[in-house]
Amino acid sequence: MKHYPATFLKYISILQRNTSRYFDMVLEPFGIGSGQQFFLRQIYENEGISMYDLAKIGCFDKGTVTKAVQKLEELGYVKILADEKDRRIKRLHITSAAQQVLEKVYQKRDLWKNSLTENIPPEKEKELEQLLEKMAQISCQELSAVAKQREEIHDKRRNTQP
Amino acid sequence: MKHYPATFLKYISILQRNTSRYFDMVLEPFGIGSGQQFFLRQIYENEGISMYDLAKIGCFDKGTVTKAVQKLEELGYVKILADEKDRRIKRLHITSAAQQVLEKVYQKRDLWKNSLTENIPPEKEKELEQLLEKMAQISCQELSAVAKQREEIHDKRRNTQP
DNA sequence: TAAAAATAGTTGACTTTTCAACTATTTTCC
DNA sequence: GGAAAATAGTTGAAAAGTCAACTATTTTTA
Repeated sequence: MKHYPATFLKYISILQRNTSRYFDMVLEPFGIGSGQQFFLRQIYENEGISMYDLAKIGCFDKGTVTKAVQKLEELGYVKILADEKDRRIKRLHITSAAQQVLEKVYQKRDLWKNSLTENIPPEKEKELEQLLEKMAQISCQELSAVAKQREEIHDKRRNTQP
Repeated sequence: MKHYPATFLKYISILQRNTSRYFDMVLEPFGIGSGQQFFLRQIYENEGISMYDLAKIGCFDKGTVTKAVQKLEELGYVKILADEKDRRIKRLHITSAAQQVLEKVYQKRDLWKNSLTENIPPEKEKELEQLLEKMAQISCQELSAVAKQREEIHDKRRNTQP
């Protein structure tokens, strides 16, 4: 077998796992973990956002959103209100109890990000961010394509082997 | 509260989650998922590597390594042999049954990586990879520092409140 | 050399995330 | 208007990863 060079995917994996661990450690005093901080920030920045849109923004499964938001509600950081026009939709709101936590979340996130980019010049960082954004976007499209292909194969099997 | 701009951390999160989902889909026929592909490749590229070194290479918890390797052994893709000089150490070896899977793992990994970087010029990609490598390295150091600090606080509490 | 500390690995409980199947509501279209 | 399809969200099972406490060796050190 030939020689296979490493790819940047390994570093993405390490960065993501360590970022989660970091948030788990520093947010522990507030009863939340890495799994809630993103959603808390998004609800704060988009008052009244729906669960569906929350999932779309972060390319999350809708089940993930339901569970994260349930936890935030139990802790009293988020209020869930049904949309009056379309009662399928649930709209999310930050409570006053969440203000403290939000400050901490942003503060710790910025500390972490600044540690990582300490020695990167601003224009390089900007470039990096744009490349990552583009790749993240492609990954969502690509994944949908692969999933769709798989689904079609499953359907075909179901039709030919009933 | 002031306005808080987004960071690249969000894109890292999306990229990592979608990469895992992709590997889960394409490796399903071989009985393995995203959680084993990295370890399978590393054992192939470092015949006889120990679990400890495997953890260090990918900045994984040692418990993660134990479980991933156990699964690979159950599937017959990896052999675990105790080191003769130091019997704490377990050395890992690829079996012939794993050759097929390894081909597929590398092939699918490269397809995925190429989709993501399609429109990035090679020198930009090289630069991106170096930045990510550096940041991943910092994240490991930084995390150790935060963990150590936390431990000291816990120890202090234990000593003053017995 | 014996006790203490360090090292390698395992285990069980827990969190986060996903998938697939489900309910409930709204929209489409015959 | 009503059946069918689409949309929004929920749920339970499963995977991956982590932590903390554990066992079994090996190394350090007093």
